[in-house]
Amino acid sequence: PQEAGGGDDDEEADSTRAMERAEAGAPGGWPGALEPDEPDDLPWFHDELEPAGSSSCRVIVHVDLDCFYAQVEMISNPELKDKPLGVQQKYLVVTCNYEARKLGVKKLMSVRDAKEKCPQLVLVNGEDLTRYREMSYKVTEMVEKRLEQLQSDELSALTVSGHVYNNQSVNPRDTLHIRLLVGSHIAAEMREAMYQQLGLTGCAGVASNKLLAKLVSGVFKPNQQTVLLPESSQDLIHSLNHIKEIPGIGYKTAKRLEALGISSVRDLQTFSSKILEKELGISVAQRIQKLSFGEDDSPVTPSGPPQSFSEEDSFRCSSEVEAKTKIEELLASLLNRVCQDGRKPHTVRLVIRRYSSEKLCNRESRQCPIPSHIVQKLGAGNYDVMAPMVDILMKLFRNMVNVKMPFHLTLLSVCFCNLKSRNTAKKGTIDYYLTPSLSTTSHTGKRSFKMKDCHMED
DNA sequence: TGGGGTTAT
DNA sequence: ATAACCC
Repeated sequence: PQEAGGGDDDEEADSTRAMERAEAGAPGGWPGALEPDEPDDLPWFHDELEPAGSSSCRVIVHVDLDCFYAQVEMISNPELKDKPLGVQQKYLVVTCNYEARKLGVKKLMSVRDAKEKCPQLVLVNGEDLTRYREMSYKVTEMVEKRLEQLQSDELSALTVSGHVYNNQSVNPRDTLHIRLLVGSHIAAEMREAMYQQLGLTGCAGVASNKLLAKLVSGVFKPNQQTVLLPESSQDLIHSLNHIKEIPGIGYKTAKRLEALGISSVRDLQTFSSKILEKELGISVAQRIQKLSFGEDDSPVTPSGPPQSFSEEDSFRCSSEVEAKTKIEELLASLLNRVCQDGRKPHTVRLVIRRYSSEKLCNRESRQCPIPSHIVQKLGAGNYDVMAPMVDILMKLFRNMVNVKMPFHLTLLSVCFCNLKSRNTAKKGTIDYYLTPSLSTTSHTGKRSFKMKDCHMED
């Protein structure tokens, strides 16, 4: 029974995304595709048959933590463990544990609907992401260590760990099958380490590319894993009920495809490549049509430390004073975070959302370089940075909002980006983001930094 | 929808 | 700076 689909159920720690982050790397164009009198519209890819053992044959392990925020909350307070638990941000239950799911609570349900469905639901506030971030860094650290220690000699090869998609039988003489089985043992080891060392459960999917690994990871849901053998790829991809369930096809693209009469995976597979390229551009068209066949050659790329830090809050704001107060609040938290990271931001950005008639995704932003004299103070105990930074941010604010006219905002966000490393340490290496300043191994548990603590590191 | 994050144009 | 994508 493969009722995969259902889709993006679980939250992942930021760090686990390193394993599945898509990196386009799309080749420029394919000469043949441009030929005007090319009669056939058959997809030109499909080339995937290659001698087994060829270097382009990959085994991808995709790990996906179960309801991550809810798990962190249950670890913080074990009394919540056997109760239906929801994590609340504003009036939304952004995620919930599996007890709550059994009782009908869904992700991103309003608190009202959730309480109606499940009156016993326990809610915790999850607007402060600090503890989730801390756990996420621990996950990253652990995965990096495990990857270095991986030894294939221990991994017994002829058995599978976990489920096989479709219950397909393994052919022990098929090299691809065997390699995927080894992958299933690596996945099991990762999940075991995750549980033993951090107390976190999760799912894993093992397949020949990132798309398939991610899709198959969700087939058996909490705390289980599944391997996909190549012969079942088409079954997996066709188990999706709609193209929007394909990672890489988001809201907008799905709408555009629907306007072309494309709604099922097979619709997309059989649609004219040329027309698709005219509608969406060659890059997107070729990529998503390949995805519809379960083909994805995007590489696994290490994500490294984050490239930006931001703090946001949604709330009603209709005066400059309210805005300034909120900006100070957001900025104070950000300075703490940036301080612990060890790198320095060279750009600051202010983001707003206007009330208006709820256009989806209506955010506007203004950004500017951070003056170098302020950047310098950021590293070594940032005194006096608050006032000038607020000043800059208020200028950005007035650049977007005419404060002489009435206005109504529903969100403010401050973002630090363009991060440059202050320490000269080993640039792309693992040590780089496992430096003491980033380490989350503090045994004191909750550690709240004040700004004056910042010059204590190094 | 929340509080984040990334890449492409 | 915006728009698309991801969780």
